[in-house]
Amino acid sequence: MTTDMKFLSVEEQLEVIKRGTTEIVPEEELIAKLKKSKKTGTPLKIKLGVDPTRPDLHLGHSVVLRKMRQFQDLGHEAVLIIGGFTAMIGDPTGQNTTRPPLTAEEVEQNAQSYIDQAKKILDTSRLSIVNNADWLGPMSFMDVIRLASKTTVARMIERDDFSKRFETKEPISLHEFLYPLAQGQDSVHLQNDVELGGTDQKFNLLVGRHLMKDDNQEPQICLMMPLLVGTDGSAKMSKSYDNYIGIDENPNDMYGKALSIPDDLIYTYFELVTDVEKSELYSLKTKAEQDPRNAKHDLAYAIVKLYHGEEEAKKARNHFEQTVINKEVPDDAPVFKYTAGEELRLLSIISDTGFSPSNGETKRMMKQGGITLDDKKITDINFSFSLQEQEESVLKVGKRKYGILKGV
RNA sequence: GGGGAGAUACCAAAGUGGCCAACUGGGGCAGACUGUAAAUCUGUUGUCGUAAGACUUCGUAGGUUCGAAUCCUGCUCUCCCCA
Repeated sequence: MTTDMKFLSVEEQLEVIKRGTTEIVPEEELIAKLKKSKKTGTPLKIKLGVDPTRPDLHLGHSVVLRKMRQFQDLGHEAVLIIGGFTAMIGDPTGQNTTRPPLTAEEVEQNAQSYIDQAKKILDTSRLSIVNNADWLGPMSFMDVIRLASKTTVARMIERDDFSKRFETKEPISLHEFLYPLAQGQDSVHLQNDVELGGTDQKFNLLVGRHLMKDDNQEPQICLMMPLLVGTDGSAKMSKSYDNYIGIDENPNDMYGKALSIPDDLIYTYFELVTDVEKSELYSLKTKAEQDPRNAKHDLAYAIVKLYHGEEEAKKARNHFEQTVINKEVPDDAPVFKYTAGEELRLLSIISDTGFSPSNGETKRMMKQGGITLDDKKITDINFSFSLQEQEESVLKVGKRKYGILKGV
């Protein structure tokens, strides 16, 4: 794409922008900005702030990142803010989990890891990346106090998570009030046109709007994306709930996890985390209702394809059919070699494979029939055996951990 | 500044000198079932050990006791009320 590219019509742009979007505050202002941008040939500046404390990106993060990508594809300017400053203070949002403040090196490392992963979604050739430590760091205490004076305690407590914590008597540290202000200050500094975020960011994004107005700037448009519900179908996707699909995950896990989402999320996932055409979305909605089995396989395939390519997506589908549907041994089961004729105790073998976190857990699984050797359930925790040279045995631990034991 | 309450395993929450590796719920894991790694039902859930048992764990550091998650003292942190 060249810099003097022609923008799509405002209507066409708006259609792309609104896909999956929860709320645009205020939409008319966005339209006005788009019009002006097209007329003057000036791209809009789109801001997305990210916290480099947890560098593992999952599909939940991808929702907003993908929206950013869409803006890039429409010809606008993407600015990714690494929250290096806030990360060094230590975001206390997880109440009693006092997160250890990160050092500058850790921030650097995490940020790099984040960017590496975000590259799978964003067009890095047209992306600027900045660190808010650059302008928040040098602020004086007086500057901070002036900033703090621009809002009120009542306004802060309005915020949903604060008021909840306030009511349930959970601690709120004073500096947490400063977070939205810090984030808003980023907008004042950048003078961006639009800021993206999840719906949980609404308050923070609005603070940015407020501060920009206060600074006599044209205030940013706040664009909120829904929080993707995780594979458990109830809570938002998050690593701590272990209901996530990581964008770095291997194709097999990605595929299987995608299949485990509840049927009524199929459409949402198609809309928010895949590239299927808008025109296809409608028929997919019907398919998701009438033939959830296949629709979900299509979804899993589409997701794996997006991050690993068509080949891997095919392989993942085969793997799933093999192991889960037909309960066969996967082609890529790891091989463990043992000296032929040697007396082998199954309990220790399983410990070697790392398939079970502890011997106690292995014994429990044995008692419950979760361990098989060549299709035979082994329930005797003292079971021993030996392998002939070149002999192979198939070990299955739990639902889906397979290994080949080979005598050498 | 004064007064009160509290900190228990992944989370929530019982336990208030030995029967406590610690009730219960959630989560996790396994089995059955299933289009599914969903739902449901059942079982299980500190580590090591074939076992007997040993070891570590009830905010933290000490103390009392034959014996402490439980009693005492210091410390750290949190919540509430008053100012």
